[in-house]
Amino acid sequence: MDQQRTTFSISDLAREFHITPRTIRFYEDQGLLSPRREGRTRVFTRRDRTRLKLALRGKRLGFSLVEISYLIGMYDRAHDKNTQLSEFLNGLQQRKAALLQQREDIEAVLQEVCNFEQQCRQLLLDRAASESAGKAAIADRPA
Amino acid sequence: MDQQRTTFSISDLAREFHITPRTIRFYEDQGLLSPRREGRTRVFTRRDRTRLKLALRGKRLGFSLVEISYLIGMYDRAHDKNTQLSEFLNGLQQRKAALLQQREDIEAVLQEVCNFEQQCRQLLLDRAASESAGKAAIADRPA
DNA sequence: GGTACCTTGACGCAGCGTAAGGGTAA
DNA sequence: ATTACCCTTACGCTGCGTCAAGGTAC
Repeated sequence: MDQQRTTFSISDLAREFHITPRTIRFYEDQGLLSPRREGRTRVFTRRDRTRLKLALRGKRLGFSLVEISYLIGMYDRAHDKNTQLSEFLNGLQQRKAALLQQREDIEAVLQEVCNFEQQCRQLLLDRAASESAGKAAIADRPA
Repeated sequence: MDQQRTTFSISDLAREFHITPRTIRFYEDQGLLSPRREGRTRVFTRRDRTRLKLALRGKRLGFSLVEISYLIGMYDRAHDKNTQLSEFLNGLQQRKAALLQQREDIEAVLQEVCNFEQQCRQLLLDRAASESAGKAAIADRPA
């Protein structure tokens, strides 16, 4: 819980977020992260860590790295009062719509998963039952 | 609605499931589908169509093609061992967890988006106000 | 002779995984 | 000398998209 540290090694972050160093290097390669160097070794700041966290969330949400890069850029610039706020607002609106849509999709898929699960459990139960019933089978009905 | 047909062309299926013929050929290549040929042309049966449907569902659930192939195989062989079914259930559990996580992520991001929106609107209002108020600024407080 | 299908290559891209080979610090 | 990190380079895999170049049916 000592997240009050100010710098992190590559494997610190890898461990924390359950990813490999390779992934982090790849993200740097793609411009999502830009840690400073001490010699050749990467040194990550809290800001880097935040960006990584945002990136991983973006991934879980199904965004591509390019999109993520754009979103994080927006996020950054939101704190920078000199850029165009209304443009940012526009982007937000679009994203919001997409997110709402996605939330619905997920709800639907979750439903599917649960249905499948139910079916499977039922199958297992049926089998257990017919096994313990020996030859006096109740039903020969598979799903 | 005349799904009572017995055979389908590649683009029939492509249209029906909103995918490209390329995808279908790829799935054949991976052993998920095995349509018969009439000359060189592929002819798909209802069974192929069902397998394709299952495959696409698997994809929506986040399974890889290899996993899907395995699952469909299981599904076909209705007389498989309970252990396999349990394995399947296991996979489902993992997927479910991922989806739940995703749902949380979306909720969080939506919250953030809304907050940002609020802040932005406020900032815009403040600016408009301080502009019309000339030098007598109300506050120098950004978000 | 269009056009509307079908076919088989084959290359391209994203997002990493996975060595290979080598340096550094305790 | 071993362990435990760090680095770069580079090829491999998945799941297709996207031409290219050509055949067949009306």
